[in-house]
Amino acid sequence: MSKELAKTYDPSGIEERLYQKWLDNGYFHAKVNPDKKPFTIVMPPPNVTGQLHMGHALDETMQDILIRFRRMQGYEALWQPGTDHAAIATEVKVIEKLKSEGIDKNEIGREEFLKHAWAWKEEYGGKIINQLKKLGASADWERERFTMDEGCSKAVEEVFIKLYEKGYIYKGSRIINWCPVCQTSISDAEVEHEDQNGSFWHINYPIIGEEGRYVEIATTRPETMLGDTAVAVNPDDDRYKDLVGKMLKLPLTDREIPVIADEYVDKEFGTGCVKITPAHDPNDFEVGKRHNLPEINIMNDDATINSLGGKYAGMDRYEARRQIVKDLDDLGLLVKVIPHSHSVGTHDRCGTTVEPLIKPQWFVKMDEMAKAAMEVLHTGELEFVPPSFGKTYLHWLENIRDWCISRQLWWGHRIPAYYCDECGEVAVAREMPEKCPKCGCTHLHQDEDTLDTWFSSALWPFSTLGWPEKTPEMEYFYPTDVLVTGYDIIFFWVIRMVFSALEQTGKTPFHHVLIHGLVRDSLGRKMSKSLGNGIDPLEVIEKYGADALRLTLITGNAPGNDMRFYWEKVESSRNFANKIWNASRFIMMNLEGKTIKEPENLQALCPEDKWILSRVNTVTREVTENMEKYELGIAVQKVYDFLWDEFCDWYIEIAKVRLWNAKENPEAAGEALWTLRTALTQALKLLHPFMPFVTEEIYCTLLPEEESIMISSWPVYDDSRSFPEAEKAMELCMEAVRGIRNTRMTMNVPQSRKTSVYIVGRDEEFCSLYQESCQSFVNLASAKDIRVQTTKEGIGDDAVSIVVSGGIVYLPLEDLVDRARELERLGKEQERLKKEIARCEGMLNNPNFVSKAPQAKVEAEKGKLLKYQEMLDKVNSQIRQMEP
RNA sequence: GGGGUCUUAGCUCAGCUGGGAGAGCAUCUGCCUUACAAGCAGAGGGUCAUAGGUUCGAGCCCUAUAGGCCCCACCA
Repeated sequence: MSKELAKTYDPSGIEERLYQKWLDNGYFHAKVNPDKKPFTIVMPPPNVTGQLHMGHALDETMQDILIRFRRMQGYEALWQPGTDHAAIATEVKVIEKLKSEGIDKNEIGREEFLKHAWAWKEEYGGKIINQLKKLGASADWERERFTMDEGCSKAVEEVFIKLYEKGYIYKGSRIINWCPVCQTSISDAEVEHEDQNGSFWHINYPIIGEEGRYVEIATTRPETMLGDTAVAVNPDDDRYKDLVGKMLKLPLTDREIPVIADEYVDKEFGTGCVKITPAHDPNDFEVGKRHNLPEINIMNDDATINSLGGKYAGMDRYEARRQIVKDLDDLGLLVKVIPHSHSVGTHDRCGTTVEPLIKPQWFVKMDEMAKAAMEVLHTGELEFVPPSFGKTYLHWLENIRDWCISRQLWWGHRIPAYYCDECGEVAVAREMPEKCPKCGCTHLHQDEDTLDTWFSSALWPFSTLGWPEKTPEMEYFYPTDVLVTGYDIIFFWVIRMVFSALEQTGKTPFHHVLIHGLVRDSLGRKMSKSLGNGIDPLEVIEKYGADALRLTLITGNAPGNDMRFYWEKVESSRNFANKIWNASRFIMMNLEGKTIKEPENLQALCPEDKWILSRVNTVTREVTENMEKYELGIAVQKVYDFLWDEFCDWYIEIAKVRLWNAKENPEAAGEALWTLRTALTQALKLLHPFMPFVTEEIYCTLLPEEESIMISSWPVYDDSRSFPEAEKAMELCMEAVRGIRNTRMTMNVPQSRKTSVYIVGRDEEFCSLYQESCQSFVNLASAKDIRVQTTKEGIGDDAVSIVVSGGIVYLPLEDLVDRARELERLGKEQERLKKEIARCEGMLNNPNFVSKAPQAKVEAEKGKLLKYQEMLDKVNSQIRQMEP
């Protein structure tokens, strides 16, 4: 058998085989099962246009860990997957593709375009799902959904109609963010503000009837002056009080506009006079409403100046800007140009500068629903992990404005509103009405717009479970347990899911929101296409395996924190997989041909075995607790440390003595093997959610009668397997071994030179503790043999002494002992102990500490003090003996 | 302008409800010891940003300061 198992673990091939096995056996599928408690996670639906990136890899790994953990714990664990139609993103891609084929979107029309879009989705939509499978994602693929499938579309329609009927959805002409390139409105959340270096143009507007007198305004967007309908000053500004009510000649046009007074104007900023362009600025829009100003839209949808712009009609906005500035300069009205850095809104998809425009759009009224969403955070029904993100959530909700949900796109859910061709009446309904409810006319047409892509993803936690139908799934799996997502998506998605779910289902869609950060490159930069610094998760999997990638993403990271990606980290993760592979290989080699039975009485096992069983028991509790708190990084660290340090570096080495002597004492070897296998199996289970492939491969090889580790039961802390006495005894032995190794190293004792080791125990009790286990440590201590005794009898004066907490260890290394160096070593030890004693005494001599600190703490310090004093005494006497 | 968050070993980061500073990588020194050199053993390395405060006790709680990052916001 030993020849069959490779010396290094090679994940390629193994991962695909195991994943296929899991799929074939239907392990990922969750069913409504009243005998079990449900545990549900909805997968944030990746865009159908998407390519798996590191952010996905992290997000999906975290979910997979939680799902696998709960599944093993015995929950009916549903991980509900699916994809998002990603309105703009997809439409842009389809347009590009058609363009490359010489097809223009507008020429072929809506119907034909949608056919192409669906074809595109069919061809590329499954790509990212297949990439997720490479990661090991154990989602219930049988339940895969799509935001535009029949059920989800029905949910969208239902919600739209209900909100409309309740008055929460309305259509209105309001100032919205317009992307001139994508030719659609976008929501506030889709606008990114970035500081740009621009100019501040100071322009004189002549006052009518007062020859030679001007009002000086300052603007960053001179071209919008074509749409000015007033100039505003602050009502308390003494400089301009007399101007209020006067009329101004708007340069470059034949229009006259009034000077008005409005609180909005900041006296201190600029000239204190503001041009008001209600149709092209959100603030001016509000001012315009207050003063009943006309709204003059001077721009086309592609950001060229329209016919109201006189001679500038047809020019692009920036071209018009240059021309207008030049013309003003020629007229002598341009006072000055000042460099000015200001914040410019851009479209997060394409980076185009957004143009505020007045357009009839559909909105969701937010105030009431936002209140409800805030409430559930306060009551604790909804919790963020880490909690600080709750503040971000609240802050956004407090400042929320009505949500613009209509988009001038074709790919998406078409708004279920129908207009009468005759009287213009609007009817919102599931199907087109036969006739107008107002005038009876039979000619109606549907609204051309579609909904914001987030409108449908906001319903994802319940639309995927069959809502609005009362499905058994909805009844059983909803509300879901935890949502896992990045902090960058709280505004777009989390908030909208919460208020939508509260409104439609009366429940929070999930109890916990587990937030993770960004995966950055090794220099701490965001991974991005434009920088070209992205690392493809599939490439990592290809080179090191999915387990290594998963471990890399989870280790050393706390919830909500960004992390950096290093290949070195992947390498050490891979090394860990190899480490446990080899430890397992060692155990399997020794198990070969043997049948191992469980010992009848665990109490009767040797302290070494009891120690490792006790340790894995404790680790089980710690891992479980941290998993339940979503502290995945801490949880996996515990298993890692246990397996590598305690199990491999100590226990396996300890067990070897008995395995080598199997012929002489098969019973002892059997116990060691049983313990090795038991502890390993238990630790593998704890590791499985993090590293599903290597753990499965080992588990099934080690226990051929078992079907799969992923359907095995999660270990539970067992009081009867806690052996504190054995742990204490082993700690003593380990301390002695560390002391021996350390001393040998500083004395340059060659590895090959084995010595006798004498341990003089502090008293009978310590002697018997050492006596019981010391033979297991022969190899670890590079010893020829180990003798435990109560006196120094028979040990030469030249032996090197090592003071440990349970006594003194002697190494007869006469020929190697250098008196001076030995004294130096003991001197250091003396110093160390003195410091420890000073620390303990400092605390214990403080009456406040003794009276106020918990009793147990005080006692512990007293114990330590005694121990160190005793050790110091011994070191002192060693020094005295050595000194001439 | 408002809010959040961070500052811990050379690098990247952990550090759970306050009770003797940790890991990985890197560095240095020994080891190819029959599971593993993708390994084993050992070592060096930190006034936990600064200044105060609370406490018997602070990396952890409070306040201020400096610097970094992020988010939100209509200052033309």
